[in-house]
Amino acid sequence: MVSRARRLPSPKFGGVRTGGRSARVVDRVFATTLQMLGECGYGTLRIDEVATRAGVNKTTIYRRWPVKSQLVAAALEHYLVIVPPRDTGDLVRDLTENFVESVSRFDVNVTRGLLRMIQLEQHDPEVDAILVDMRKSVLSSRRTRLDLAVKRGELPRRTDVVLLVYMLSSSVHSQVIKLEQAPSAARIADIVGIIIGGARARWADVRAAR
Amino acid sequence: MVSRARRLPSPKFGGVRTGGRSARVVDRVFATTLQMLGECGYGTLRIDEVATRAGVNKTTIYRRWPVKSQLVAAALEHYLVIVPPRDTGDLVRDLTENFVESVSRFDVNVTRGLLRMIQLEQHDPEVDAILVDMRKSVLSSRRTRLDLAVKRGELPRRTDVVLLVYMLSSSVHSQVIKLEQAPSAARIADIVGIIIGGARARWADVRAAR
DNA sequence: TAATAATGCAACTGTCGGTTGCGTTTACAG
DNA sequence: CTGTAAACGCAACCGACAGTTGCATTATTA
Repeated sequence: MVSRARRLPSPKFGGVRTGGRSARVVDRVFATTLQMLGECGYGTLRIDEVATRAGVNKTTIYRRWPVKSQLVAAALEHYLVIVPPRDTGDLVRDLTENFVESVSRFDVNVTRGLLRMIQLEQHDPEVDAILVDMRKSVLSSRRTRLDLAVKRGELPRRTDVVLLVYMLSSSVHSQVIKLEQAPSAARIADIVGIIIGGARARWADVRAAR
Repeated sequence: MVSRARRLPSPKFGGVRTGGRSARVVDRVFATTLQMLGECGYGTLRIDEVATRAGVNKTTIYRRWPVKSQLVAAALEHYLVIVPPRDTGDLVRDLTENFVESVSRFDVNVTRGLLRMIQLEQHDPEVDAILVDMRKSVLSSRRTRLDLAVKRGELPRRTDVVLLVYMLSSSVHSQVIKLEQAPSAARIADIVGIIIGGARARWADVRAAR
């Protein structure tokens, strides 16, 4: 799995080429990589096949990203944007919206692939670092929203916020992973509603807030 | 990945040997296989390494299980027992107990490995068939318990039982996958309590049951 | 304790991920 | 428009390793 290939020699005369064919190549390779990650995971991802499917010669890939982990890392970073939940004052609505958005950003298959990778997290140090980072960012952005809710009395003071974040994320993700299509907004609303409602009941403050 | 090896020639004179060394070999190989599945997944599982770690020659493994999927399938079937939740009349307690039991049956690392495999489900037709089967059995045994609860008025009539099963399982599993140690009984009780409580609130019958 | 099932060992092989050199295409500066 | 060199395609090549095979060795079981 270790590669000793030299990457593209740094241009000595003219400048780096970013447009036209090069841009097309990078785009198609990243897209294919992400898609295939969803299908077969990191370990069995074959550069050969990525190249073929992307309509590109494998040499090209090896020259740009000498090691598999670099390719995957680059592809991940190219796509991933973390959108924290809004704060409209309505916790359930904000979370629902956030999950709907995060689940519908890409094609379901791609989303599924990403979620699987994050869950799996047994690939390569470099790639894992990115995944862990992503995961942390997403979770903590949601956690922040929940903390706010607690502070405001939208959730009981004793609420185990971290647990809730796990429950919400994993429940929504299980729908993506197990079902054919992305879960509907209504379904996500059910999930969020159940968990938040359940939390309010379970940890209800002794003297009711508000 | 395709193998043309002949398995152990069926004994022509004496009988098959099941005890002593043979038994030890099978045990150790199965245990190692399960453990390594948890570490690196199906795709990158190397027979070589299973053999080494199990203190067995790789030839032995190849002769008994000519194809990787056979080895994995056998190891899985050797270990997996599905225990449906009891029915004591108290839904939350029964589910909690069932999850605690299912999560503490093996070493956490092994459990984690199994859960990952089930979630992933992109290995080999033969292996996947087993995993899907397992998953179905577990889910449907829990679903049955929930159906009973609905029938009995422990849950509202409109309850989306299937959704609940997914939420429960994925929430508990996320704890196993993400934390170092197996989740405590108290934590599992929290999860179950929140979800069941939330469901009761969300789908509450118009005229309160009972 | 003898017969033979099962394992160990070591050398071999075919496949495939990864590499290299060179000719061709094409982005981009002038 | 044109020339230059950056980026790509092609095809042959290499090395590692999963998977095999034959024979010697061990140890189950009748």
